[in-house]
Amino acid sequence: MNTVKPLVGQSGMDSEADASKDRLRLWLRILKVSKFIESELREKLRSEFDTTLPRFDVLAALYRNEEGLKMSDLSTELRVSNGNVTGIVDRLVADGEVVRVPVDNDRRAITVRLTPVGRTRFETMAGDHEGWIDAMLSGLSGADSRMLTAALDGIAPSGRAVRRRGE
Amino acid sequence: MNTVKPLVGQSGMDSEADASKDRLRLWLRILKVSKFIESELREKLRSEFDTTLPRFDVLAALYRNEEGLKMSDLSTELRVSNGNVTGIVDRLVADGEVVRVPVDNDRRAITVRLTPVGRTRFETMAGDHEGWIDAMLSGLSGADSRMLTAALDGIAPSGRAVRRRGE
DNA sequence: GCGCAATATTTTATATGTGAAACTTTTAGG
DNA sequence: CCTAAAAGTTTCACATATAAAATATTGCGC
Repeated sequence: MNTVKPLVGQSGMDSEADASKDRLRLWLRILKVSKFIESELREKLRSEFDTTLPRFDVLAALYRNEEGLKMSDLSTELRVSNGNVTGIVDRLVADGEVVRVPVDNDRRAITVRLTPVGRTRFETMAGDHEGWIDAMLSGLSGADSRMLTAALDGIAPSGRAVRRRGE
Repeated sequence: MNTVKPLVGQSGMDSEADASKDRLRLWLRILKVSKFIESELREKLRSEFDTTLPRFDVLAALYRNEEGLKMSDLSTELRVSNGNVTGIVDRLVADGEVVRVPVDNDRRAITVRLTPVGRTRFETMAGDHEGWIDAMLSGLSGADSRMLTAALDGIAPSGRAVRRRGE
């Protein structure tokens, strides 16, 4: 794994080994920031709305897709396993925030949709949510944020690996 | 949800509302990158070393602290709850990678330490781990990485938010 | 139409994760 | 000393998370 580190000389150029360490450090930083923000969000959602981050994420995905999403679409969108979505949706159904609607012509599939209650509830939470993020990232200007967003683009598979009908 | 976006005019200046949206987008990007990398690491650790990310994280923390760490220190270092650490350490003990050592003068506390087997095993994994990260972040130069790391500094509480006696 | 791979979801087993309660031991105060 | 608070850990109830197996349904090739 480790190659011998060549002398870099006077230039500002790094060896590949240095770059590797820099990337590792970046990853650890990203992880730290991400864990911190997630943990704050969890705590806020719990204390102020008695809900959880995964449930909020499901509501957000359904809010963006008014016509509803199939279980498998939700799973892809949220990047969590299929079985996981089942449990989260079960609880949201029990809370009356979403409904399962059978899909015409395919009795295997189910569409999940927000109820009016779920929609209203999400809208309330979403406003606060944006405020919390804004406060946590207040050290960055809009321009900083856009620059960072652009720099991080292309790390994770960009578009979406969703197979659409007919592809 | 969507408010009418005001015309900003010729200047490059954003409104605060715009900046808020930019920060929200940045957070979503960070989350995406973070989830993607974590998921790749989990998969690699599972398929190549038959272990998990949390266990790897515990080994890493203990590797950095040769004299061992108390359960509560591990909990703080990894930013996970106390009870969670108990279960992970239980499994690492069962695997023979760490040991629990009583602390002199305080029978409440326990120090967790790497065994020689655990140390060797971690060193093997750590090399590959750095390589995986390096590959995933290969789109960024060393300079890019350092810039991003610096920009993300100060988002999460930098040092440690431990409540100290007398605060 | 039959057989069977592909698709969509749930179920199962197991591992993480949290917050709160329970337990043990230590420490502070009177 | 004795008591009560504090510290360190584990236990508990629960919610997420995964991978893999089980179930049900569809659609395709022949």
